[in-house]
Amino acid sequence: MSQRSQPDPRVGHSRRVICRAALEEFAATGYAGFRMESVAARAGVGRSTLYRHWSDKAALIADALETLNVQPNPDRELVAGTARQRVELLLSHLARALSDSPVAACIPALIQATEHEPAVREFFHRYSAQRRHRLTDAIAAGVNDGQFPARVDAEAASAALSGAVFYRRLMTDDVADAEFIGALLDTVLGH
Amino acid sequence: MSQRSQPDPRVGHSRRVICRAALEEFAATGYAGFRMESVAARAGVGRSTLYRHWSDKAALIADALETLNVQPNPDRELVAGTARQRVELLLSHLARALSDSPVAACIPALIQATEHEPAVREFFHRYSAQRRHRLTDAIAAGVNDGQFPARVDAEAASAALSGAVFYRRLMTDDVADAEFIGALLDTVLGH
Amino acid sequence: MSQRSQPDPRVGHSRRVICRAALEEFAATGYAGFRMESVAARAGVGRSTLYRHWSDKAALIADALETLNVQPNPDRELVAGTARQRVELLLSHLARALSDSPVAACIPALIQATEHEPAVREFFHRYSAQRRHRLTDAIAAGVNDGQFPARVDAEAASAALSGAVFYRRLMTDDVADAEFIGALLDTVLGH
Amino acid sequence: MSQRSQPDPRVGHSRRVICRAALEEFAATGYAGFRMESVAARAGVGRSTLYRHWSDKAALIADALETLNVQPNPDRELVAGTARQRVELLLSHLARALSDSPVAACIPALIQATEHEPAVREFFHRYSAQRRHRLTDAIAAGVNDGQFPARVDAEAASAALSGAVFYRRLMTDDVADAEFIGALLDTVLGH
DNA sequence: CGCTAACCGAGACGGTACGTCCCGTCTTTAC
DNA sequence: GTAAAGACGGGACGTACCGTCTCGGTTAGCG
Repeated sequence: MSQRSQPDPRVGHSRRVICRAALEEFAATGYAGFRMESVAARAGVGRSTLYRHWSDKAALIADALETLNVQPNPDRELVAGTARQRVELLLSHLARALSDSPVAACIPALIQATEHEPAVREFFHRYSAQRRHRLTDAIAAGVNDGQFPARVDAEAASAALSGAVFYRRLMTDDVADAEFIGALLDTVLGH
Repeated sequence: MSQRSQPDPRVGHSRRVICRAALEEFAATGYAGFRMESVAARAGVGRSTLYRHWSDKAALIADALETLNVQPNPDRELVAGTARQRVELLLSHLARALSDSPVAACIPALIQATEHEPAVREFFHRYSAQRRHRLTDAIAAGVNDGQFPARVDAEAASAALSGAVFYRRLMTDDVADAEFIGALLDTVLGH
Repeated sequence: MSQRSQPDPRVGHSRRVICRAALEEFAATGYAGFRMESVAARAGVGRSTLYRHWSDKAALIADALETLNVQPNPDRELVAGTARQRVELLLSHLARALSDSPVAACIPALIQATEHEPAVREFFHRYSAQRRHRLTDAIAAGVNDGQFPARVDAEAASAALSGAVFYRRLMTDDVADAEFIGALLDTVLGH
Repeated sequence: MSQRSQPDPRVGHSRRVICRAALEEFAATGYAGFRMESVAARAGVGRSTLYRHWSDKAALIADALETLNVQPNPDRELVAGTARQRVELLLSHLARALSDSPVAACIPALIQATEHEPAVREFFHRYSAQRRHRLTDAIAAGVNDGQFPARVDAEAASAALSGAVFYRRLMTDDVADAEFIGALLDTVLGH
């Protein structure tokens, strides 16, 4: 447990500010436009410091994205309300995350990087699975206690609902607003 | 109707082989890894010929993608069968396109490029809309003649179905096989 | 003797206007800056016409320079006057040619090209020899009839006089004016 | 005296080897054929290193030529001997420099570049002036102490002598050998 | 007077060098 | 002893010309 030598506090600080800067850069310019020099400038750090902590561009990006995967909200409030309310809340969260959050701007870049960067794929699919499982669980609970019709397959439904929100975000110029989510829930989970 | 002045036949040939090569390159390496030199080599063409016809990398990619947007199959067979069969056919086509076609490998790159390249976005959203509308129409017809339940909103349902197939392709390691599509149809369009 | 077919007058015209344009270009930009495209534009001619008549840039330049080598003035007037006047006239001509004539601007380019283009060297040395021989003859005549001192070697003197004028033109910022030529003649040919 | 901040020793080394390589290239191919890539290869250096230190081809050439302008020999031996011996020595040096030295091969290229490159002109005229002044001084001294005839104008004579040697080198196929220099001295400086 | 052959312009093509930008490595100096 | 500064080799970019080529359209001069 005991470290041979106290880790230099500057190292931790560097890594933090650089990761933050890397995410900004990733969101701003995507994988193609990502410049190490820009990251260093954003972080107010020398370019060589980047390479001291990460072997190359791909490693920095992958590591920076990993820091996104902190899910501080266990959504305890979800225990209350109807099954539909819980699902609606989860979907709204997703829709909002795809519009606002720092993650949002990274999603398209992530999808692209996923194709050629195994480390990114592993992260992104794991990240998606976490989100999706909470939705699947909520749906399954609703089916079990009869709030949702029996025809509903929880897996298929959560893919359909999540997919629809992603679809709106990525393949259309429209946004997934409350109205859209309402129609979606009626269609997929309605009686 | 009258051709102003016979265009040089070499131009047409060059543009064709280069577009083909550009799509291969785009699919193989994505937007970030796309190298003009590789395209020229794939096409068996001088590098300068690329710049003679397109001002830069972005213009070539956008134009090459445009050539994807040829939809030769009017899907005449869709007139027969039940509404569910027609929808299932469309979804299967989509799932297959996302696995096999030359388009498939471009989709992640397209999604990424869509964020920063207006020309790519315009193309990709238009392309998606064409696909989606055929699905929406099929669903709406099924709702109208009572084959699908009245709760189904055609727009929401087509986003849910298309989205689910995309979701499987992009955010998971699973594939959208027939079984998945069956469960999906039961859930979204079932009685 | 009889030509198979009358030479096309267009060819002669093209060659003439192109040579003229090539000389302008050569004088204006030198060997390094010489652009075939500029020559074609100056001549109001298609770029391919240049290559139809000359194999490449070097051939065109060499040929165009050759057209400079027309010496229409047999300088008959030189028979009159003293030997010194005749030499002074020849030197003044040279000095003026190095300032004004179309040749003038080509000289530095010629000197450079001479190093690597045998065809240019052959032309330039022949051209220089013609000029020099007339000067040498005038000096030798002056030595023979006692107008110039016996110490004067006609060859050396003509190289010294011509060389001095070239030297002024090429290696200094001064010009070879009448005063300079006077001092030169006093020094080299004076008693 | 105090060095502001120790310069990186690699910079000095790079500049040196590159200048050396540039002179070789300039002498070998002249201004027109000068290739940055060849210089980099000769110097065993990356192409980008050239552009890191000089903005472009012209700047590198001008700077490299400047390094030629080191005149290590104060010619102390010139104090001894007759005026004619001193002048003969200077002329022989010039003739030899125009045949052998690294400078020699650059002269034609310099003359050409002088026409269009102010930086090169400034250097070349300054360089020539230095050489010429030493000759002028030696001649003037000879005239003053009566070793050379009074008709000799030192300026004109030095231009005539230097010019003759250049003339032989540039405008003829002959070389300025000892015999030629002897005849030249007899003619220009003889009694 | 009309045919045919040549010349011509326009410009696509494969190349090559340019000068720029960025990568990932490295060395040097300063704090 | 770590970090900044930045030189270095490498490689892709987009530009500018080169010399070759393939096109039609015009034009000269012979039949």
